[in-house]
Amino acid sequence: MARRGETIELAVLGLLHEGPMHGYELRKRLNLMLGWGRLLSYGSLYPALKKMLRGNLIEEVAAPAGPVSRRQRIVYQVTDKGTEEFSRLMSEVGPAAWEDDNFDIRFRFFSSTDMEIRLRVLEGRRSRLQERLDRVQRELAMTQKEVDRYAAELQRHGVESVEREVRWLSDLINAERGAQGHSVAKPIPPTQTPTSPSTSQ
Amino acid sequence: MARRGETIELAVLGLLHEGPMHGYELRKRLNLMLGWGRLLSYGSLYPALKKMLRGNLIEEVAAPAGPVSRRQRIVYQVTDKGTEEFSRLMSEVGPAAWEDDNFDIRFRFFSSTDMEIRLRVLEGRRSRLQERLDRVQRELAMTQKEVDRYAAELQRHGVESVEREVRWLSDLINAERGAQGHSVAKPIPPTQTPTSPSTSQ
DNA sequence: GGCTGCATGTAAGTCGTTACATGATTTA
DNA sequence: TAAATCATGTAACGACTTACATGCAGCC
Repeated sequence: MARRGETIELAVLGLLHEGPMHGYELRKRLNLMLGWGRLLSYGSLYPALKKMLRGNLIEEVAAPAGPVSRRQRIVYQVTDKGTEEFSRLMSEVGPAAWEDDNFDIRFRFFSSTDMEIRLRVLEGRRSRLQERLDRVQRELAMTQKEVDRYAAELQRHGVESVEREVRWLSDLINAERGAQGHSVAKPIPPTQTPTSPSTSQ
Repeated sequence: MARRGETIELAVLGLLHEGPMHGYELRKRLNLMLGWGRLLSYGSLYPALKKMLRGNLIEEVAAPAGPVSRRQRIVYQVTDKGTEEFSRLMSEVGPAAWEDDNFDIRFRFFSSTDMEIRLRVLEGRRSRLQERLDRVQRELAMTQKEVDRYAAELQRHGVESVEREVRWLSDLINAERGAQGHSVAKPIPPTQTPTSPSTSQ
């Protein structure tokens, strides 16, 4: 996973750009976005917030809006330095940016960057997946002799999933390219129903 | 990720049941199977092998087959105790078993267990994914007011991917159920082309 | 003769989880 | 008033990665 520390920082900065928030709330949102699996623990989040406070990336909000409900809680907001750092991190389009978690976070905050960056991240991600696919299929061809049926099925399913993801990325890339001109708005055509009505348990 | 240590142990034991191997080879295969992302490093594998040696789960093979090419390498094979441990781990059908990596490994070695276990793992995995889906969609309904287009697209794609996986699991479960009688063979109907011809970069 | 790939290992450090500890507030 | 949830934090621990160190073997 490498360097999720930076991932958390980026995510926190991004969320706080959507409005001041306290730690508990941040954790909930964080788990919702990178939540397709592991949960982020307090033991991770709070130290990270402390660190960001020390680095002046975020600061505590003076007066909490409501005069009632004076619960013990610390609301944070980004500082100017934090905004700078956020932009810097978002424009870092190296290999680290196409890693699973890092990619998701960047994508989530794509509205905050311009099209050039978006395209580079999207394309980088796509070629990384493509490489994975090629590598696996190459090695698969070598080993394929006596394959276990379950092993084979797992491979098949894995390859298929990645292929779908590649197509998804290609669609997004085309959408970005098609939106030439306005470099920060409406890049995504309605791909499907906004609220999927399936998942009837 | 929690407890990948056990995952590695299980994977190594499983692979060694398919024949003796040395560390380097193990790593290659391991990366191929759980390789949809992070690579397992030597700093992880070798200490794990040492630990398994100490625990008498595996042992060094005396004479390497070929009389030529006497390269420095240590070939391992499972002991009886290792086989026992492998069976034990494979029949552990708790929440840990439906975690991403753990599930993949177990599935990969499904041929080594009986149908009862397979079904429990498959069903556990499915209901875990279902829960994730429900939780996200419930919370999504609450937050959905002013959603960022990219954030929305990410959610949509995520939900769709998990839904596909649920369908995949359901198919597998039906296949297992349909194969009543022979509890260890031919559970999977040919779902598609064995070697997918796509992926023309 | 040098580069690349095979092969094994260790040490240090990072990152994050688990478990613990505490307490306020809302709801049944 | 008890239980659930909100809310913040720390200490200990574990797992894995990075970087380092070493050396053989095959190929150009």
